[in-house]
Parts: sequence; C-alpha cells; structure tokens
Amino acid sequence: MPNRKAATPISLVEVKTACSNCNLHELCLPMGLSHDEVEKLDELVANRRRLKRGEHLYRAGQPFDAIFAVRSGFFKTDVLLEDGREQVTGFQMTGELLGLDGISTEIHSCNAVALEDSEVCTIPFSHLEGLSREIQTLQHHFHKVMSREIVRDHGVMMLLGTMRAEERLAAFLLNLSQRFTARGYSPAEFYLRMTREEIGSYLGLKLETVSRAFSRFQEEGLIAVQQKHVRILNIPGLKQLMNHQQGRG
Amino acid sequence: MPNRKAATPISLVEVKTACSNCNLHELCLPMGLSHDEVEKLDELVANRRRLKRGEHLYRAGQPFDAIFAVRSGFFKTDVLLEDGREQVTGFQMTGELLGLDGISTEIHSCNAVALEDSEVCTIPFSHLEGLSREIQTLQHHFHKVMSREIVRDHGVMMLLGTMRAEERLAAFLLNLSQRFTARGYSPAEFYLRMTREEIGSYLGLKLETVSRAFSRFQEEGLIAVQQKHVRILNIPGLKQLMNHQQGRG
DNA sequence: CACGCACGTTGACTTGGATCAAAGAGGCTT
DNA sequence: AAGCCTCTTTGATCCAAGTCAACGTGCGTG
Repeated sequence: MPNRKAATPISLVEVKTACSNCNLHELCLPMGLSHDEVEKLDELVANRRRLKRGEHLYRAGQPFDAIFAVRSGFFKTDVLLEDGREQVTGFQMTGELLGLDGISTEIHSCNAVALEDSEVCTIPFSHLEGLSREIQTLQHHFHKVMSREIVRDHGVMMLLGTMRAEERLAAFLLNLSQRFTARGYSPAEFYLRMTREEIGSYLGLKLETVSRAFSRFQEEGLIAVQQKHVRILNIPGLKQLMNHQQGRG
Repeated sequence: MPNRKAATPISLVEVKTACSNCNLHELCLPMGLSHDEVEKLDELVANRRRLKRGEHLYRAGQPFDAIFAVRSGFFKTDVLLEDGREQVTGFQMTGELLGLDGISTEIHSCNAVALEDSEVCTIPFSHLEGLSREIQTLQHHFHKVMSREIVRDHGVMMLLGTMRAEERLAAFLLNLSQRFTARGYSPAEFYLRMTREEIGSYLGLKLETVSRAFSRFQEEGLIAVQQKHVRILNIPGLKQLMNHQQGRG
C-alpha cells in the first residue's frame, strides 16, 4: 500500500512521552492505576513511534522485545500462509495493545500494519514485567488484557465456525460500533479504515460476498453505506439478524 | 453425556498435591523453574480435582477464581450461542492450562468439559499472581503460556477462515500427533477422545463432512481410521495436502 | 483538472459443504 | 445376551458463498 500523503513534518517540540499526561487512561494499560502508579509507568514507555499508512509496525519472524499501545490511528494484524493466503486476525484502535503474540516465542508470529497514519507507544516488555512485579494493579490489569484477547479470539472462532455471511458482517459492524462508542465517537456513523478484502479476510469471506452483504443491509434499511462511509440505521435490526438466522458449519 | 463407568474409589492414601513430585515439569507451569522455586509452587496448588467423563470443570457464567492444569485426561472448551449453536474453542491435554478465559472479567466465558475421566490441579489465581511477583521465571513463563494461547487461536482463525475441509482435518490430525509426541506417546497412532461432531464444531464443519474427510484420507492411504482409533500412515502426505490445495473463503 | 489505478459493485454461473435420510457399529445397561 | 442409545458412515440433493467477469467510482498524482 503506497503512502498517498506527503510526509507530515514531525513537530519540533517533542511531545513528552508519558502516560500521566495522556488522555487514554481509561482505555489503555494505566486503567485503574493510582496517580503515583501512573507516574511510575511513565518511565516504562520508551518512546512513541509514528507510522504512515501502509507501514508495518512489526512483521512475522522479527524478534519481539516490546508491546505497543495504539495512541492514535488504526491497525490490522494478519498471518500469512506460504501459499499467499492471508488471515486478518484483528483490527486495533486507540488504546488497544499490539504485539502480545510475540511474548510466547520472543518472535512475532503475525504482521501489524497501520491502516492510516498512526502513532504508538513502545513498551519494552521486560520493563513491563519488572513493573508488574512491583505494582499489583498493573500486573492484574495486564493479565486481564491478555485474557480479554483470548476471549475475543473465541468470539471470532464462533463467528468463523458457525455464522453465515450476513451474521458475520452484522457482528463485525456492531463490534466496531461499540468500540467507537467507548472512544467517544458516534455509535452509528464511521469510516471504515480497511478494504472489503480485509474485512473479508477477517470474516472468512470473499470481498464480493462482503460487498453483497453491505448492499443487502442497505436494501433492508439496516445501514446506509457508500464506499468506506457507514451509517447504522437500525442497531436492533442488526442484532436480531444474528440471533434468528440458522447457522451453518 | 452419561457416565459409563462405575465410580472409581478414591485412594485412601491422599496423594500429596505438589508440583515437586509431579512428572509434568516440562509441560506444565513449573517449566524452567529451579528446584527451590518449584517447592514454592507446591503451596500454590490448592488441591486436585477428579472429574468423570462428561463432567464440567466450569461453566460459562460461573465466577472465576482459579486456573487449572490438566494432570491427566482430556478436555474440551466450548462457547454456546443462545440459539444453541456450539463452537468448540479447544481441546486440552496433559500439562495444558484451563480457565485463562476467566481472568478478563472474573466470570468464565466458556465451558470446560472432561472428555474422559480426568484430574486437574487447581491453582487459585490470586496466589499465582502473588507468586509471579516473587518469581520472575514463573511470571515470564505464565505470560508465555497466555501468549501461546493467543497464537494458537490465530492459527485456528487461519484454519477456519481460509482452509477447505480436508486441509482443516489434516491440520487437526497433525496438531494432535505433535502434541501426543511431546507427551511421549506415538505420533502415529492414537484414540480420539472427541466425537465427529465435536471435531466438526472445532473445525467449523458438519459431522458428516468430517466423517467423509476421514474416509477420503483412508482411501488415499494417508491414514487408517476405525471409529475413534486413528493411525497416521503418511505424515508428509498430510502436510503436503495443506500447502498445495487452493483456499476458500 | 484529467488521467490512472486501486477499490467497490453487480451479474452469471459453479461448487464445496450443508442438509436430509437411512443404515451399520459399538458398548453400556438390564 | 438382548436391546437400546449414541456415534458413525454413506448416499442423494440443495444452496450459500465462491469464482469469473465486466463495469463503476473516487482519490491522488502528474
């Protein structure tokens, strides 16, 4: 994916890299920590890194030594098979963590790509483990985040294993809506950062099927969609679609 | 699933519950710990619990307060949708951990069921976190185990999202083979503890499709299968099947 | 400001796996 | 040792989603 914008000049005044003056407390790793504890975290965040659209944050096979918190922007993670097949394993937005896959073998097992110009905080993993041994709240919160990722993955398995195309897309849209809401954006109106093909890869569908499902939802008055711009008109309708349809295998 | 055997009487001599005299060091949580450290772990394992075939270790919705290490036997975990659809999210064997899903919300999000008479060690989670703050090796190993689970889940997503039926079954058999090998069993011959329907649920297929794929593998001389007894005759053949087939979506 | 190119939509046709149905195989239970 | 019940296999048919193809659309660059 080529970069389409001219390089944005980096501000001459270096923004202080610190959790204590970041507005993502309630979403990110410092969630639930006391003021003093968050100040300890400040030492932890080694630096920020800006990425242009299309740039890789890390690639499968690269050595792991840090996890990343999305400060702004939007990412996808994917796994590639030798024969070229791609599985998108997730889309990450503000406040979410990237790189947990690398802890296991200390080699990243997937790719992380910015889907728009983005910024991440780099958290060296050994520092995080060190501080987790000191701050119980941080330790517990980190464990919750990893566990939440496992639970999320189970949800995706359910989606891929038992749902039909339209149910999958409905689940996907409702999930995005809910995450945008948690970040203070409209639950009903957003721009998709990913292509139909990337949505399809995540949902185990071909891009044409995704496109047709969008069109169908529009015909049925559930959403209004034009290219990447989506407006959800009938949230209960989308939810209902997931409960009452017959499964497939 | 009804229990088919008479209740096995519990030995009058209570087996000492202790990691230090357990032969699963190299598979289970104590992996890589020093002798002294493993002795500290001994306090951690609150007790063992025996389960009959078909019995639930925990259910979705129940409060979480401990994780479990499989000491012997075989489990499945699954998630149920309101409309009755089931997704098997994993099969767990000796040395593997159960219950990581519950850390996130302190409520279990899936069911864990014994597929044969089994025994687990109960590890109260707050104790594990406490000891992790003292023993860096334990902390790091636990993080690796959680991360490995995430990576495994990504593999299942790849399987569900991009592979055709026969590729899925081949991947499943090769995975089992490899895990049995790591436990000192034959890589080529084993009994399946789960039904065709449970395999199907895990692989996102109907039981008939699983059965037909088994039959096809047998016709092609890749395996010999009779009901739950499987003998793998051609491991490279199964591997090849996964690389050279065209994907589906 | 127009051209190119990546992305998206829609139609026609094909197909892998689901569904429906019926018969065989073990292994508990009585 | 008979009978039941669950699991498995196999066949016939159907359909949701894939494939192939052609045409829109809109952004970003020259």
